[in-house]
Amino acid sequence: MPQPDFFSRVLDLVAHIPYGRVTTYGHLARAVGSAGSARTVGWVLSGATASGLPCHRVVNRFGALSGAQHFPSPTFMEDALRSEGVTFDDEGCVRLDRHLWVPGDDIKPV
DNA sequence: ATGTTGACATTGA
DNA sequence: TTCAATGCCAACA
Repeated sequence: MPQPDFFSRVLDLVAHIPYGRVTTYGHLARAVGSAGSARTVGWVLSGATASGLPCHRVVNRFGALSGAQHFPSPTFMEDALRSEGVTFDDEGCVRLDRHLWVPGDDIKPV
């Protein structure tokens, strides 16, 4: 499969999310070349929760753990992120200002 | 084959 | 400014 499917592309990016960092669906969608298909990204993660990927580092645009309810334990996501040093605000949302990671930023710094 | 749903994002009024 | 509607891609019934 020379051309990875949408599924593989998203999984690849999620697997490349640095430790203690998070990203959003919109950025992932844009990174795979399908800007606007953020919904499909979430669908992929739904099948990647048990794929051994750090899918818990993917949050929505507001930094809220939208998919926490889809994990084996609803608190696993928040617990995992806190375990990596990720901080949350009073609303329980990840501080994207401190941990937001953009795909390609690590392989292509400014 | 068609319609609906889904861990979202963006634009228009 | 806030609220509502639409778009996107893929899988499921």
